[in-house]
Amino acid sequence: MATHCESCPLHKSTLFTDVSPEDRRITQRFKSGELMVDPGTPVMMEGTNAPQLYTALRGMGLRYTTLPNGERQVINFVFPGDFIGLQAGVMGEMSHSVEATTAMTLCVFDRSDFFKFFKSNPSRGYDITWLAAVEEHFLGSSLATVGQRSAIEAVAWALLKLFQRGEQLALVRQAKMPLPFRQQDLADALGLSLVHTNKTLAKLRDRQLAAWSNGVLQVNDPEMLAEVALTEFEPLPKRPFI
Amino acid sequence: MATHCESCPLHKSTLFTDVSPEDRRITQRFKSGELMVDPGTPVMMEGTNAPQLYTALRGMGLRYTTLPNGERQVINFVFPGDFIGLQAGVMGEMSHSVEATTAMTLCVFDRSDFFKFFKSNPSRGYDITWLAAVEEHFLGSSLATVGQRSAIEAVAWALLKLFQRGEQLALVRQAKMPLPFRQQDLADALGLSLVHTNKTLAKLRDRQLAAWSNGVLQVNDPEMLAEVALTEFEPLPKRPFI
DNA sequence: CGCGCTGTTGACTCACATCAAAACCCGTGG
DNA sequence: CCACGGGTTTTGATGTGAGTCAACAGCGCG
Repeated sequence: MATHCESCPLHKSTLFTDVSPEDRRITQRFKSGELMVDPGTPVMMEGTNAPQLYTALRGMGLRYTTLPNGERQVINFVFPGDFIGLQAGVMGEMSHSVEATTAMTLCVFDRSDFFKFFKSNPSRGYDITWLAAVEEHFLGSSLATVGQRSAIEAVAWALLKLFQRGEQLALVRQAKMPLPFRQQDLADALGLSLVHTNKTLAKLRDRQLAAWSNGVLQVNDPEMLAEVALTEFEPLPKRPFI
Repeated sequence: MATHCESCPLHKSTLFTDVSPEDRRITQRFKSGELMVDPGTPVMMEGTNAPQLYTALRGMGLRYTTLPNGERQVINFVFPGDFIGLQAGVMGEMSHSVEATTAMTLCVFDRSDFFKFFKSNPSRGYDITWLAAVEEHFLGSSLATVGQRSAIEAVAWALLKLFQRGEQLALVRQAKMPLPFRQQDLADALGLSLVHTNKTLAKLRDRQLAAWSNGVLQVNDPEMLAEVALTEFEPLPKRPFI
């Protein structure tokens, strides 16, 4: 096994709440391995019974669902520290797919151990619930974005959120962070057409609010961006991870 | 206390998984009371620190967020059995408001006991996580609806979901169920204008797919409605509740 | 009876979708 | 070194689904 929980690189990040050595040891016991995937690889498939759960260690990905007519809705962007497969854990079946955008390293857990893990260590179970609550919070805001914000507000909101995540993972240097997605991904996340998303990005670039090109996002003044996004700029709260 | 957990009316419903008498007793210990509210009463306020969590016992309500510009996004409709305040439970602060649409009865728990509840009974903690996963699933589909479905598809989808919930709670009789919301509420849930929602409802009525008026929803052929909604008609899985 | 709230309908407008083509970027292979 | 091809981004022209505006109808209630 390449990475040991007790020396997990994520623990160093300021994003996460502290996890005690004891908890790490317990987590270690349930870790069944590590998975490395190439860009473009599907990690979980909507509607299938996933035998394994993951925590993203390195790399980025996408969660999405596909409608019968072929339209794709991007649910969320996957960053290091994200827990993948909660639904598979409790309900047995995923309601969305997960795909690696860059090369990714994932921490693997067996679904069959999930309940045991929960019982044997309630405080880690509590952490999982915490993560679920954070996700619920995020999905609620996303819904508000797609439903109520105009194109420019929506794009500004999305870039701000992505930038905030980057900040907490210490990916930001000189107001820049890597953001290796396609414009199509953002368009599918916001329910906009690719063309309109592109034009809206250009508008934000012209206005000096946010520049995203060649896989790099630059935001000089998050406060101003937040204003356009109809939201407040405030750092994300710490959260636990598994 | 009006209702005792061990004789909780929800246990009779086919919607829910069985909860053992033992578990009910434990739940009872953490129940701190019962709350009855009138129509229109706010139950939780976005951004505030809620000292209490609830499970809806009777009546219906709405979850929603409000943007700085005044637009409202309805996140979900609240039905009996729904758990309210998970976010307040773990993060201390709600990200959306909850309001009673009809008169409601709510089962009250103290937030201060939440963690203790979790630790003292991991299997109930597991149930809470389950509920969170179900909610996450639902929010994902909602996002897909608002982002990708056309107006008629979206309205059909929403009415179908509401109807399914009604079925499981045994609210449906002769293809009819009570649905005491305003068209504005549905519009705000789907990110559509009130006027367009109204016209779309009329279209569904004309096509004999779904009729919603005077607070009563009638669906004669859910399969056909599902077809318009770009989804499959399948009964909702059982889920636990608190 | 009059007021406030919700639902309904028609006329007009616009933000965003769709269509189409070109530019760019980069890896491959001749 | 350059030609080629697929994926992505960019730009312009045109179309339309849904928003906005406005007026009215129905209904419950004081």
